[in-house]
Amino acid sequence: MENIRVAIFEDNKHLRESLYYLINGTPGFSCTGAYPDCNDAVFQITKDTPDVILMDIEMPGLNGIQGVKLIKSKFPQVHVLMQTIFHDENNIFDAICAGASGYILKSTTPAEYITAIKDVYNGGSPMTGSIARKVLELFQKNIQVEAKQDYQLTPKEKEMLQFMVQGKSFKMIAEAAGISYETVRTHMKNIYAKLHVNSNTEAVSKVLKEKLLSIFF
Amino acid sequence: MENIRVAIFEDNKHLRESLYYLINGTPGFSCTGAYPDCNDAVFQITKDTPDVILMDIEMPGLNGIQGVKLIKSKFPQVHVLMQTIFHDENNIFDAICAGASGYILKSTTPAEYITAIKDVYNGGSPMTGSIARKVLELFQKNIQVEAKQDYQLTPKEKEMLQFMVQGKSFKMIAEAAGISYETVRTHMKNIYAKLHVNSNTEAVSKVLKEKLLSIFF
DNA sequence: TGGTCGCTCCCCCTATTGTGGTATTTCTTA
DNA sequence: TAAGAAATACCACAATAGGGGGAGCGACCA
Repeated sequence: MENIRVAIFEDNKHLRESLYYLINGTPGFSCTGAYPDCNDAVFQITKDTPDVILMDIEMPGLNGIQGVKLIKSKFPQVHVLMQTIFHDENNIFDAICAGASGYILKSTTPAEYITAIKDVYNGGSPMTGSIARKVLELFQKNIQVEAKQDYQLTPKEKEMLQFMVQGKSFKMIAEAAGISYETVRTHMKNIYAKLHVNSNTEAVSKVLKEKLLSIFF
Repeated sequence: MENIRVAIFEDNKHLRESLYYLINGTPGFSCTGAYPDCNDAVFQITKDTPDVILMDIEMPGLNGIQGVKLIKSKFPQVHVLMQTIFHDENNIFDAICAGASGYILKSTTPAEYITAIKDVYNGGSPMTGSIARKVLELFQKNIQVEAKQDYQLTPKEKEMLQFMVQGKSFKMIAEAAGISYETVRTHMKNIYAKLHVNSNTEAVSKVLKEKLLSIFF
């Protein structure tokens, strides 16, 4: 079985040591280091080469958010699992922007801690239901900038636009979509009519400004 | 103990019935209805008054995404838990935008189904780790406001780009800027070289995605 | 005072797009 | 079963954009 290497950054001595023993006491896990702050994080991570980092959000010196930012900029492959006692919305937002891979509460049970670490290691993003809800709310708030008008674009037409905003020519789109050049042109004509534009730049501009497509960017 | 009322929209008969019996067989839960599509969702929900809706994403007729949108617009207080076999990125995004409160995979165990329903009912947003990761990635992708590269565009070049994103042709730009058509072309050539693109759509796309022209935002 | 930069303008030729058609197939639905 | 929507494909001609040049003029700067 693989061994998952975990580093801990947590200012509360009691919790830090508990986590240390929990991780080292679980088969398949080893704790490469447990630190009260992340002021020397770069050095420590270089030395320890952890796979996963457990990061407290409230810490003296560099706080957890700054810590994640620093760590992800130097070690993008490391997964950082944030832990907090709060549900604070701004912190969640900042942590996500900083590159955290998961977000759990300190009230989490030991077994769940281990599951969460394993999950992060395997490319998941564990988070409690209530935190996930906040993330979704942030997302929904951020997206619905304006009630986007419905131009009744068909799925194929949206696909064409997707390629268009990638800067592809009709010829390239035809190849990418596996249809003929002339069909691409037909779709574009229909799109122009629906969007009330008459050039590809206008279409791309409209699509990007009005966020007509899901995240293709 | 409270009773959580659950409605099911799922086209697969076998799964639909399994879920029906699972929910009705669990103390504290009752299934108010199990339907193969959500074409009559509004009527059925009005009649059944469920607290939580289990919604399949792939369905004939109105699909799950459209279903959520419809349901949340009429019954904003109802929590919708999406279930899918896929990890499709666009679907996840669309479901979130449509107002889904959670997103689980069909491979979920019965016990986890029940936990997820309870979680949604209590204001959480259960989702599997891998789906949560996708949500975070979408979020992070959407944010990156900063880190904008400096392409060393001259003021005149920026002006050209402004007209470009308005969908103007070279000819129209020439007129608007009071310079000749050929000069516009020269500027565009220089812009393309600086942005490393080779078409107007690519340039517009790059400008809007990287928010190179702050004036618009 | 020569060099670089930004802005201006022009030519030639090719490639790509825009516009107007027509037409077949498949699938859904009234 | 007929109507409609969606996707497919083709043709012809005009318009626009892209790539390669060259070149003049004023400003600024070492």
